[in-house]
Amino acid sequence: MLKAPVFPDSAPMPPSPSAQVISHAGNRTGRADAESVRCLICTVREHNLCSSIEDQDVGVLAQATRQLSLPPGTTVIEEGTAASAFFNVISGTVKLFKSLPDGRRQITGFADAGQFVGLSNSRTYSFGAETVDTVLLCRCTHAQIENLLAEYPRFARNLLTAVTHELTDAQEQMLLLGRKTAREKVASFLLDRIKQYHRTHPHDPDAETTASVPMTRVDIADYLGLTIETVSRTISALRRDKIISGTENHCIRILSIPNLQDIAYGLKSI
Amino acid sequence: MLKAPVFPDSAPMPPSPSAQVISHAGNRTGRADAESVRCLICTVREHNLCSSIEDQDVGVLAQATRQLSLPPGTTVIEEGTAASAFFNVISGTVKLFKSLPDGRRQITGFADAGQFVGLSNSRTYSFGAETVDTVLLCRCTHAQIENLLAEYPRFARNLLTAVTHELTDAQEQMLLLGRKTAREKVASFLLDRIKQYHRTHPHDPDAETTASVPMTRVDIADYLGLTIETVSRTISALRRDKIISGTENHCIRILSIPNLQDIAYGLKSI
DNA sequence: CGTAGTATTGATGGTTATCAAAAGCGGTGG
DNA sequence: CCACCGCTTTTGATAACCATCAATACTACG
Repeated sequence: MLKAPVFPDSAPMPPSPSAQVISHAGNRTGRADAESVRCLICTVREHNLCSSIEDQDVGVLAQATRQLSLPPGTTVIEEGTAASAFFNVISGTVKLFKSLPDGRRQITGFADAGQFVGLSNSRTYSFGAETVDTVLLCRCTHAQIENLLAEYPRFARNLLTAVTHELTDAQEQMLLLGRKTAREKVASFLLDRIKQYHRTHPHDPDAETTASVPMTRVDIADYLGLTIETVSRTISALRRDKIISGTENHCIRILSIPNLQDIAYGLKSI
Repeated sequence: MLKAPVFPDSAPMPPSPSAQVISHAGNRTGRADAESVRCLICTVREHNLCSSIEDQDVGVLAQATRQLSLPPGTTVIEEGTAASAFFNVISGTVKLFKSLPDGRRQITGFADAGQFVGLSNSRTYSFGAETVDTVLLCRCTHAQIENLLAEYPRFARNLLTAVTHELTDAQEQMLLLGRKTAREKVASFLLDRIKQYHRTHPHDPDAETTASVPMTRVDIADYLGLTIETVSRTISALRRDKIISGTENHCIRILSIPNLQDIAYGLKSI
């Protein structure tokens, strides 16, 4: 595992206090200044929260956020530290996790391009976040989020939808963790990765049968509530059974999606 | 398990369409009509979403909702059916769950007094809900929720906070399901039940050491990702180890909260 | 008081964890 | 270029925890 420098909370921020950023008159004119362009050309804006803010107001967004590129294995959020920032993933994958005092770890989800990270009700983060690969993200303080929520009802509505979606995913993952076998867990995981690849590569003709797995076996194991050995053995077994193929560890080809679905939902004992 | 009649979606509702209910002038006067009183005297309003609506507007709430009392084992939401309603638990406990085709079930949470149930992004519910004991709840259509969201920014803000809280709980539960031992799971569950009892019985002098467990062993097992036998054995073991006491199955007395906490977080091997 | 559901306890087995070692992979530098 | 090193992954042997199967005890309720 890479040595993980803590994400500097003192990273360069817009000079003016957040409350003023939001009401900054210069950003309501629709003038496409250097900052605004960043949001206007953003590859994920139409798919994420930022779509709640119209093109004309995008300067507000650009001034409220700060874009960052982080190498693999970088700590974005350290579990238990003061909760002050919110992140939008532009590209790459971030893992979210919770730990026990003795080091056991549960990855609660992976945030891919278009998803957000860092909402918190309490004063501190109840979870950690770390980059899986090279990640481009937008950073925004909680104070600025509060301003956007107060100012743009659509933003509040979309954030609610996004969090509700996260909750639905979490419930599905609880079913997996509590009631599925190792084989069913791995099959479910691969199906999720296919869906994710399809979302982020809609024009790839192989998108239907490709799963992008940028994370290591350790991460997969911590996500599925298994050990790395069991994950490895199960993937090998799926390969033997001609359900998946490909010798590459981080790109898996699916030979039979229906079979994989049957396994994931316990419909096939084999 | 009780035969579970499906909750009738054709239950008596306010006569007027929801959109009109919200803008119904008569409810903005502050006049405490019969309906409004129900919300004004509600025992959980100050602790839940409804606190977002001021006393003067409470008639809006009263007309938008319908109160119901349901016996134990009643289906409130059937997994996979059209998502149309939202529920607020006034008293009692509701269990939320997801199932696999072969009947394996994972309870994703228990909604106690003050909590809500039934938010959904998709056209159908991705989960089921069933009463654990006798439950009093307020029912409200999704359309009416949308109206409240649009009309009362504080309602939207509070709902976001509530869903974020649910998500935090879900992440904690994923850690439990994926990485804790049976003993740690049961200890964590009992601590949660103590907290819940404390919230709903703040004036009981024994609240610090009492856990109310209205659900059966089957429900506990399906919540913790165990079998009923393991739950039963583990509770017996905690009793033998003088960490809990009481022969009653649905009311457990805690002898040592610090010990229980150590067990729950893996700090104590014994 | 009898019955059905619920909970406890015991015996045994299976799935997955743990321990261990070897093989593969990627980067660095001689 | 290839040898070397650290890291990741795979594969094997064994063990532990929890599930399964089975029987008994308990509780609630008509």
